[in-house]
Amino acid sequence: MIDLKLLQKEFDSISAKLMRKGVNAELIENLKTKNEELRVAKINFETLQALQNSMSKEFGIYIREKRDVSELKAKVDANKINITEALEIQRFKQEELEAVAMSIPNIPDDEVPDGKDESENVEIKKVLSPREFSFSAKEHWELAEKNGWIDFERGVKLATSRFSVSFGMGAKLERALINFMLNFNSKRGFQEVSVPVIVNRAALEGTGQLPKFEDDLYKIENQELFLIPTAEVPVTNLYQDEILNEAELPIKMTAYTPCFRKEAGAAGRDTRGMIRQHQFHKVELVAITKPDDSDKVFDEMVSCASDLLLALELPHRLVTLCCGDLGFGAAKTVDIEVWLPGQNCYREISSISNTREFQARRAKIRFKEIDKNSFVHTLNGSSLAVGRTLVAIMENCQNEDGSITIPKALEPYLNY
RNA sequence: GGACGAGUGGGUGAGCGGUUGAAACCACAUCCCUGCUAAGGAUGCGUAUGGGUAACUGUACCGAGGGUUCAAAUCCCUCCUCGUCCA
Repeated sequence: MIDLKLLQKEFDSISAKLMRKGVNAELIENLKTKNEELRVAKINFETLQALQNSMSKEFGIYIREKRDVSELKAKVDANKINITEALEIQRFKQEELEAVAMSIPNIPDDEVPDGKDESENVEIKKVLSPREFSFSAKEHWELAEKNGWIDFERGVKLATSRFSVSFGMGAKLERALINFMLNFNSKRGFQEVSVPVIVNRAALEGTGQLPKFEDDLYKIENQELFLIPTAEVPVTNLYQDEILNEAELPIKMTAYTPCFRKEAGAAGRDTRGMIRQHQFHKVELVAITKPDDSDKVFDEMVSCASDLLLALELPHRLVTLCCGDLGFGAAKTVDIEVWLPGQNCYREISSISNTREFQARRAKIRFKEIDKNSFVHTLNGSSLAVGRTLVAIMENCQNEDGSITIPKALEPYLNY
């Protein structure tokens, strides 16, 4: 949720920033109007209510003094009719405003480059050079099947398309990767947490997936419960509606969860292999910080994910997302793209975002300063998508005969 | 699944339908006193939002949502959560 006060005060500059993200001007203007209308309705209601309250107090005094209340009652009754009406108007305006406000994305940071889609993202740097192959590199699905690691057909049999099953070393590698990543993150100061993978509506509204993106979520029938699309949702919402002590911050957490996405609108994209699945494993980083610290922690998170790939000896690059490619809640995002020699391109494997106050405002996560309470900043980032990491290992570490040399960093996790 | 009971401010926990936004205690903050492996005293201290340069002040909130009433933390209904007992 964006700061409506700020929008009101600095309308031109805020709306200019939102328009960089593709929000249309009408919608922003509408938001401003709705906000003003609500204010007027509130003042009207509160004035009437104040009158009512004071008359009610008088009522008490009258009764104690055994005076006649019939005249006062008539006045109070008359006012009550006005109040009921004023309240109704206020409620209506409130709902109208919320509907608009909740659908407005976060304001991008000033240094986020202009651009309409991913083609205009800006590369920051490359880490490790792609290896030279003396043979033509195969794509991961071919390698996965050849090694018996992943069975795509049986996944479909059990559920539907875009589900897969891992066997043997494939399954072990997934588990090894999860443990490797969690340990790595712990050493970097991120506390491990284990959270529910089913959450309620409030949690999803807090992090911004709802109300706008309900179509992307798996919903549990007849209940207001959803499968999480990312651990960001439960982990960030751990502190929903809390006022934290300044001394507790920053809170840095890491969690492994399966993630569930309908991938609505992704028909035809990445249909082969395990790049885009309905269910996938992911290790997530989440941080809750004071506003002044969020840039520093953001950099830590980017390094953490990048160093993880470095430890696995996987070539990758860091990319700053342009305004048009920025997610709904993000003020700034750095993607990490891993090199896939089979596909001959870089593919997203991690995405680290600073949402600044956006989620904190929605989820009401605040911290106590000496004389006031302020919203925290929340950050999240994948570290990493496990399936895609496995894909990257297969494609980068393949040998001519189709076998795969497992990165040394994972050996301690496979010796059993 | 059924029967009770409970849900109050950062925590514990009072609270007759009207001067209760809410006692008390703890924690916390500032100050005072004292000076030694302590303690004592004073004051302040919920959240959100509106108005006002400010002092200050309006409104809402006692699990959530409705209702009764001139007036609800307090009465009624529904739901949620947590206990205890029964199946």
